[in-house]
Amino acid sequence: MKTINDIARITGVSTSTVSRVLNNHPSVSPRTRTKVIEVIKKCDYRPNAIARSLTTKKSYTIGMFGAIFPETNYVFHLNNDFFKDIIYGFEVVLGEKGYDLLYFTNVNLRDLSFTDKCRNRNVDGAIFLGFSKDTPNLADFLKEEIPAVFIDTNITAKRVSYVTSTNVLGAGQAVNYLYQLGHQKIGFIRGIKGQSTAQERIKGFKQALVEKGLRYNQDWVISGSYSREHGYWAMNKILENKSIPTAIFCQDLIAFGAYKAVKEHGLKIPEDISIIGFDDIDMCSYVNPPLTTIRQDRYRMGRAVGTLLLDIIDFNDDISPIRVPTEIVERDSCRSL
Amino acid sequence: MKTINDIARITGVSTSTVSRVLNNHPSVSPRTRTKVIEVIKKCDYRPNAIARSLTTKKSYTIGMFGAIFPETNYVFHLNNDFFKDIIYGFEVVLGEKGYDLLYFTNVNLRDLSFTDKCRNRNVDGAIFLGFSKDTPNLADFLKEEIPAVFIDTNITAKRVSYVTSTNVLGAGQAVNYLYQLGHQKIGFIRGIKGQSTAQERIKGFKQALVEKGLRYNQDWVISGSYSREHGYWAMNKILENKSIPTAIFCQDLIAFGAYKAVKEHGLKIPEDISIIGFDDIDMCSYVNPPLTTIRQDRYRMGRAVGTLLLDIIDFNDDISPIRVPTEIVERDSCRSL
DNA sequence: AAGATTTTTGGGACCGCTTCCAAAAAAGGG
DNA sequence: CCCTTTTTTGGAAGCGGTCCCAAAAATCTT
Repeated sequence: MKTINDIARITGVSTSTVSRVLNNHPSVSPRTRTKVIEVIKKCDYRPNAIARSLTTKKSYTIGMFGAIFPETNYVFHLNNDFFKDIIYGFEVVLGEKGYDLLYFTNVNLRDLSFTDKCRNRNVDGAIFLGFSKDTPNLADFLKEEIPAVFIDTNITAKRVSYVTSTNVLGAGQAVNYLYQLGHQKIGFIRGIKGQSTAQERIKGFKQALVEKGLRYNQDWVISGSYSREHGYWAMNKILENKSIPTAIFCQDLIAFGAYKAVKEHGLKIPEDISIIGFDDIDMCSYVNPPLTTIRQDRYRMGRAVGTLLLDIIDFNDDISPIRVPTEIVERDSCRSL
Repeated sequence: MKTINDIARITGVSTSTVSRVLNNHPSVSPRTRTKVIEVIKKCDYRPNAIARSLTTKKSYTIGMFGAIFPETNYVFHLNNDFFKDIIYGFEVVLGEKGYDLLYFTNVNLRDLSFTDKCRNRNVDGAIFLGFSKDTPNLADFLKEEIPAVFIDTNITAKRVSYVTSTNVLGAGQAVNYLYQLGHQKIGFIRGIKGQSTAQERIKGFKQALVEKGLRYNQDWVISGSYSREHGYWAMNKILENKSIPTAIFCQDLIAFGAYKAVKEHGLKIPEDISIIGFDDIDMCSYVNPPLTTIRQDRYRMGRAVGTLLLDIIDFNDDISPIRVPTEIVERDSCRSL
């Protein structure tokens, strides 16, 4: 493996000069420049990114943290269905600018210093996937002013911003859609309290209900974690009431669990009960009936994460959060009354 | 940010000594050791991984390359459904040993030097997700003797090995299962030629046919790319024949496309035609009818990748490939004749 | 053509850490 | 108690780059 010194020696110039042509510094004569470039090409030399970043403090890597949920100690990994398209989005944007992605493994609640991890590796920025606001050590991290973007956590600080969907509006879209179909009795299986997305959606849900003059029925609103199993459980709970809603709003994965509960109760979707989801994960078009849902444009969210982070890094500035609009995707799980 | 020199100064010892306690070198007296450790704790100091790896040539990072298919110029990204569980597998194994994962973005066919990327970043090893054997520059990379593990590409070289499923056996399992159900006329929608997995499966398919004394009917075997659309197209092709098979073997995603074609022909699964998949992706249990399939244990494959790579790194040795067994997952898409 | 100015180049410190080698301190031996 | 051996420590070079500063070369003035 050749180093910058080898190139200098071979060309017959100093390392400084080679460094200059490497960095497109203007003050180097055209003749020497071409000479050096030739040698670089011939030797197939590439500067060592590690050595470079030691002095420049710039590493062209972005750190990624997968979320941890304190309640369940559940850790999000790269295999998460919801995040994968988001990751793809910023992978593209950041990749274009020459950044590689460093995924921090083995993050856990005990020995978790985001700051250390970032400083250690000299990352230029960090991305936090779905952390809850009160994660330990997060407050310390924010003080460091390391450029960072959070996904689905409405945290801002110096050089820290976030990207999320228009959750309030999105929940409103769901209610409005159902209302237009003639539904008046609408239930909601909501997310866990800790997450800002869940809070926003319940807010949007309630607002829309008020707007349409519909009643908020406590019995039809269940909260809990994001899983198919929980959806099954929650839907059963709702169906146990004497009076049941004609439509349910919930996240997609929850909906799939709800499907099962509904079927087990001998009811049919959408004939007996309509269900509208939130997210639009791949599965939606595979299930029976295909799920009508409020789509989060995850790829676009990912791109937003990338551009936001680049802005923060390049301009060293506070950048306001980005909220990506949702849209309704009509399939076959809702019927008009 | 404190450096090793700060710690040395504060403690009143030399940097060498601090370095020694950092690396658990034996030749440092208990007294100084505790003194140094105290200061390190008090200052919340952590050695800079970048600087460290500059001298040690060890970075505790593993590089990941997402595959490129020359035919289609299609690039695999982190959002790939098949690889996500594999990634999770090695994420866990490698994370335990303190490695972080560096995902190389922006890999493309033109300017693609795996070697450069690895050398630049000083990675300790590399993982290749689903590359075809004749990818440009791959041959050069192999000469470098950088520890690497390929997934689903049967390449070996010095310090290079691979992990894949027992594809030959797996295809056999599918045929045997169908045979036991009474099927004699079995079709196969196979993968693209370039990939070793596809070759292995066709081999297993043919072998099993021979074993059972079944006929290999050219009209029922279609090859092509791995997508739902292609499955739809291929199944239509098969159904155009005067004589159609009673069962089809293909990858899951292909199967979902085939489902559509079968339905459009007014046929029912499994009443009129049985379908057995390969992979067992999440979708299988969501589709209607749920897909019987040959399961690839992707998490286990991922773990195998991790342990294999660690072995290569630690022992600097050639390690033989790992083939992870497949198993049949019975659902409702095959019926007995 | 000599002096002033500008452009191009080289020397060397430095980034934060490891590691070899030699010096200093402690321990052992007679 | 002095000399030898062993343990502990510090100094300094080096990893592969960047970049400041001053020296050298080229260009411009008059």
